[in-house]
Amino acid sequence: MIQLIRGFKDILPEEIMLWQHIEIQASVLLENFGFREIRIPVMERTELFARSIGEDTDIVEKEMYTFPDRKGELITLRPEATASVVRAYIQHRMYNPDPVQKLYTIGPMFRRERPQKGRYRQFYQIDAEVFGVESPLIDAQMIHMLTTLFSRLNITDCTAHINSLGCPACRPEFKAALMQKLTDRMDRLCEDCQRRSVKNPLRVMDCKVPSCREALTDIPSLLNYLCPDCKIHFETVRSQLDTLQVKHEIDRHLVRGLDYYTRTAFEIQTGLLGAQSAVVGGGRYDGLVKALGGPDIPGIGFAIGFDRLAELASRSMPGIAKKPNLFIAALGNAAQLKAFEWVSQLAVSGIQAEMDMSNRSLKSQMRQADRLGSSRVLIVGEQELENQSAILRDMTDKTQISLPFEGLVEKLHSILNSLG
RNA sequence: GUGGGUGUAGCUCAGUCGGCAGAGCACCGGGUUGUGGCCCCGGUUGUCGAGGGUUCAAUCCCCUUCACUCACCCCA
Repeated sequence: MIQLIRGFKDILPEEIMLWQHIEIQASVLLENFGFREIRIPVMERTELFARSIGEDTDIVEKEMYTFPDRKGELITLRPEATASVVRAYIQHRMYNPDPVQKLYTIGPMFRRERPQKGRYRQFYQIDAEVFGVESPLIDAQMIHMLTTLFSRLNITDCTAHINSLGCPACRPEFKAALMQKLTDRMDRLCEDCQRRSVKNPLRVMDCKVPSCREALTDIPSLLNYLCPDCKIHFETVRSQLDTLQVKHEIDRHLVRGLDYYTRTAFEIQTGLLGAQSAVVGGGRYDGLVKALGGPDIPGIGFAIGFDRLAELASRSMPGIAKKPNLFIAALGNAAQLKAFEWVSQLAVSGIQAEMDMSNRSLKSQMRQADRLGSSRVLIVGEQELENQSAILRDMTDKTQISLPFEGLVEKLHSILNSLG
């Protein structure tokens, strides 16, 4: 048997109802907030990701599906969506005439990591980006939008964490101070942190190894190093979250892995997904559009882990199944042909009807109807053919009425529609 | 990339200290020659994850490999 690729998965029909539900809730909400959908390709030139995500990140260094196409050009299966959305924004000059654009997209991403709970090599994200808004109000609005989505999906046990990463004006100073501490304490840091100290010192702050945390209890807080502009920005985000009554925590350890983030960084975290605590990650990236060759326009965005969100949502919303409106049980060939006709006509008119095509006993057809959850069964056999009228059984209260063949489909249509 | 756990029927899992492969659920049929759920009776289902080795004999022991799973790393 040929099995699917490691870390990939099928989303089966039983799960799809939930996925569609989430997708609808998310897109309705996003559109109410002024976002428009954009669809972008799943592959891009490798260079796009290398330049936007950062050469030294784990994603670019070892997690991307990169290969040469037939002409030898390096292309990559997208590991995230932001880079592509920014590319599209620039390429189609969407900033002209109005730099403000709110875009969202839903689709699969690919990273070649070792799979585990809540982590797949092909996974789905709901991604939203806002370009051209420098105001911190948009930061607060996006976080508010997310918590609203979560509550609409009946997801609790999640917390919004926020932090500020500063900007090119103030981060270097902080980085220098941090490096100083790290160098002093190098011998007390774990191996990973020693490596990180050089490559990406900010990441040392969210190390979970107890000895590292202990060694660094007195590291400087980035929040104390923020320049006046960043400080005001962050405080406005906080106060507006309070205004909107969005519960959130300041998390000084929150550092996003991708190079392009500036100022506000946020995550929505849960304790219900094993080691994968982040369900949403996002933040501001004021320099990215310019870095990718566009005008100097600020941006902010987030990515929701769809698989993780679905996992959480399924706990409060188990098993939504689609049931047929009607099952037609037919006995004998002539009756079966009648049923066949009716099923097709009903389907065309918007009613989901089911039938058995293998000419089984009435008992087994009734059993099948029951299993499918059909609330009504139309029975047609030799007697009914003689009388030219079929029996409609209500499976809940077991009552049966007789319906003449003449005008049957119309009649069923009105009966079943009035049931809702 | 590193480490732990698990692979037996469609599903959940027993089992054999090496000797013909099991249960529950599900499915199919019957009890009711044309009426579902509950009940009763009967039936189908397996390369015992794959390959190799040891053995008279391997699902069981050994090696290899693949997959799943959890954790580290990292992230959604």
